[in-house]
Amino acid sequence: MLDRLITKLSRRDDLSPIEQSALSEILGKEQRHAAGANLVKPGAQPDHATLLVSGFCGRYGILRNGKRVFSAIHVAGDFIDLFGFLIPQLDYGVVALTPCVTAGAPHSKLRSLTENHPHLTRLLWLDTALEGAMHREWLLSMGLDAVGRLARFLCEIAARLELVGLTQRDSFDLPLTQTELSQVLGMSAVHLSRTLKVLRSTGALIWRGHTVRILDQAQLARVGQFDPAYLRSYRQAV
Amino acid sequence: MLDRLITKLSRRDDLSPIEQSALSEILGKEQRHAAGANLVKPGAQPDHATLLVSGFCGRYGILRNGKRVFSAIHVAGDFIDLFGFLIPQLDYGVVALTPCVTAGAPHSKLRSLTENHPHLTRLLWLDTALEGAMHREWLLSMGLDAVGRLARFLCEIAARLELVGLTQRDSFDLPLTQTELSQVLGMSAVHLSRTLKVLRSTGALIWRGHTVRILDQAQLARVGQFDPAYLRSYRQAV
DNA sequence: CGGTGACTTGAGTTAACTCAAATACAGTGG
DNA sequence: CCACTGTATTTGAGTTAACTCAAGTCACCG
Repeated sequence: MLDRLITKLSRRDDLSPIEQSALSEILGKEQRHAAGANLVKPGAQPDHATLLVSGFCGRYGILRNGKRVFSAIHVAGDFIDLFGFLIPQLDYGVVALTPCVTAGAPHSKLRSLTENHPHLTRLLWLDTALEGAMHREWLLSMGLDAVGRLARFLCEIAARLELVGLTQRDSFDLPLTQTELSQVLGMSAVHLSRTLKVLRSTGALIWRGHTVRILDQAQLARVGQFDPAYLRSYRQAV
Repeated sequence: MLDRLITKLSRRDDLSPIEQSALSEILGKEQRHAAGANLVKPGAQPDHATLLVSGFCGRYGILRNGKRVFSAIHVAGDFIDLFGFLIPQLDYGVVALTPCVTAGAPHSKLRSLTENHPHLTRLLWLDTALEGAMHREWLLSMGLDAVGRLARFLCEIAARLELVGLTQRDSFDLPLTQTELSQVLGMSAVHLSRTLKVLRSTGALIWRGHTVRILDQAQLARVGQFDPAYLRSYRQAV
């Protein structure tokens, strides 16, 4: 249940056995959700944080015209509302994009974890900080054209899946519909379809069903102006 | 020096005298910077966090074509790189948009603060979380048209200035050039000028020199679909 | 094998862009 | 106090990337 999270955190800094067990102790039973389920209702006031154990889900906001905009995509090992114990009401909703398994961590236990495990606290704070860095990269990518934005997103999600061991050599599973992806990238679904066609025609990737295969990583990174540094997938003293 | 920060944090949760003095002890001497100075060089590896004591500055990234994109605007009382002690290298630069005064807090002292002051640690973590919430709001606003984005930004900055006591009744000082503001909103400077004209013509605001006067707050909030809830400017137990 | 959702393509529209020029404005030195 | 200079803002005119609506194709599932 904790595997992906531990993998991710351990890539950043050493996790002691005590810290690992402290983490596992705060997590409750696994829960299953169908695709389309609201893991977090917009504006919810949860009493626990939620770890995504498997599946894909997306953070979103809704505009008055009904448009849905995704501000983050979560993969296994991500907390979808970690800082909820600091904020009484969340500013977004989270929807399951595939069938998902989650595990909850009561806010009360998270709070006492911050009292007793300063190093682990810093590591979790770091997670919030990296989330911010991803948001900033998304903001930055708004200055790119549609092809660049798409390339950039694919580079990021590939790097993040790699970080938790969910890639095979040059391909990975990305179970988003084009409509959903268009809401991630801030463009219409029609335009995304055309943009994807352009990127496919350059030979940079193959996308069949829900499997993406990167044929030319370097080209994709160049077009998307992607530099993985902000994901901090390396050891550091926190 | 700490006034604005204390004001802001105290609106969120009680700060004990001990915590206030712990904060003031980690801050070094004030430093002055001219407008245009790089408070944080892109990709810097600082050994201290920087509190903005007065002035305005902006976080930015640069695209390959030379375009500058702002991912945040900072006002007095904001840390511009608080989580830098968790991340060895920052993913952005910060430029002074006006003459600025800053004070530094060594990472070593911040780290020991997390060892000894769990409640204050949570309050600072909350600051990082709220920064993320602002990023998400900016992402969401990318789904609006130019008029909406501008209205939204003005509502946010007004609310944040109010939070640290930098507004007068219905007006405030906003020393950004249109070129800079266009880089915040992700549009060309020419288009921003036209957009501003539209908003002025509706009678929602007056913008002369560097002073903005909001005449119709309700209209501005409606056009920008602004809900200040995410700024969390109210008391809560952290 | 028919239906449903996902994707693609076509065609016309529009919001935002670029380049270029004109105007306003602020600060400086005479 | 005024002319001069450089920056900031505004306006004009033509271009383009991305949009919408609509129709068609594809693929999978019951």
